[in-house]
Amino acid sequence: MPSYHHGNLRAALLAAAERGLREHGADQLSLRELAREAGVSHAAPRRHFADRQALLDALGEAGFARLDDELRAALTGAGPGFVPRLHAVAAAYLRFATEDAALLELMYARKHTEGADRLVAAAAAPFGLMNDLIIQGQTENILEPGDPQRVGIVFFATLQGIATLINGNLVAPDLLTGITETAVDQFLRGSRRR
Amino acid sequence: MPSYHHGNLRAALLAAAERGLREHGADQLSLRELAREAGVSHAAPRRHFADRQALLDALGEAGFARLDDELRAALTGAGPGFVPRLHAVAAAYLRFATEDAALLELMYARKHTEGADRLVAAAAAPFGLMNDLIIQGQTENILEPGDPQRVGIVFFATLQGIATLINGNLVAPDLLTGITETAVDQFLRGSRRR
DNA sequence: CACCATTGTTGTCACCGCATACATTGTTGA
DNA sequence: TCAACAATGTATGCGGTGACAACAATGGTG
Repeated sequence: MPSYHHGNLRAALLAAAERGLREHGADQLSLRELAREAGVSHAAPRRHFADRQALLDALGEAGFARLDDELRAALTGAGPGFVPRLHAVAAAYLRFATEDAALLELMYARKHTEGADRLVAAAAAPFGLMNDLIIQGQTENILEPGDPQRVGIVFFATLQGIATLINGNLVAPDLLTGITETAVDQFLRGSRRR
Repeated sequence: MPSYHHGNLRAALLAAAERGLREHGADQLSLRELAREAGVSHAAPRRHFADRQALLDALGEAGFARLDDELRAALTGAGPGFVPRLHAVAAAYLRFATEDAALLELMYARKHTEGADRLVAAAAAPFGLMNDLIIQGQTENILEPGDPQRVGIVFFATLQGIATLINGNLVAPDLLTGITETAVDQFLRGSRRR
């Protein structure tokens, strides 16, 4: 016999929302449906999220946290060399992006509310990881000197753009590996000191 | 006294939808509101669009057509030199992308319906333009030999990724010019024959 | 001019988000 | 230990939506 207090409703709603997002996309996510899945009344979610958009923003924030985790895990497995680390980050990014396409869309959607500040703040971690990696390349004289923030943003943008084209059915998924390697190769031979 | 037959309802709905998209974003677009603006009953739009998603797909298709027009116009104004043409295309892409951020989201959203085939087909034109530009660069020995499709897709992805970061408030808009120039510079110096 | 296709209208249903008022339980401080 | 308050539920209401079905009006065609 379930009690009146769920006890962990916010987390349960987010978990259900991630499943729903994966299966049906963001447009089909509904607070009422999530409430039914969690076994509470339809108004209960509004005690944990100001509105539907706030729940979507929370999903996006969790997405950037998980992206950061996966990029760091990829770096750990790649060893100390800059070039293998760059390849590892690119591969991990695109794996995350193509496996969780609907979440990616949420993460990068235009932000309408002030409540999206936490989402934007969460993005700083993977951006910082990329920045640090560029600085490593420059310190080791593999990359030319230059503004690491700009260089890192361009590389990050390239990965995100590739994911968008693949997820949007504008580029065939079987081209992914080749395009990713072309992207890293172009990035390196363009920034590599001569 | 308006007649029973609107006479040009499909075009009127699309025009109203573009205005609504620009002002409020895709999420706030509603068939009933568009019908009211066009002065017809709420069910009339369904005579021209199978459902709401079909209208959104039509907007995306028009977006790719307009993007292609703007890229070609930029090329016309850039003269024959490959490098100025590349810069012109990059600038025109990002101008379009940042001025019509909501439309851009629609163009690149994940496609759920079979009806999105026309949208994907419409994307072929700007992709083809980019492909042709890469071939020009390779023919003139400014770019290294290589698969022009892959190279063009990576460059296209980079521009789209930059637009996504800017439009998603993940990168400050005032960084746009510098990042775009860095992107073109990295692209050239990476693919430029040495 | 009749018939058919196209394109409208009216009405309905089920769903939704959001808001308000009230109810139940958990926590805290005296 | 208990009262007060906060947190977190429920019930109800409202206005809007998308999609669908049945019917109506007009335009085009043979």
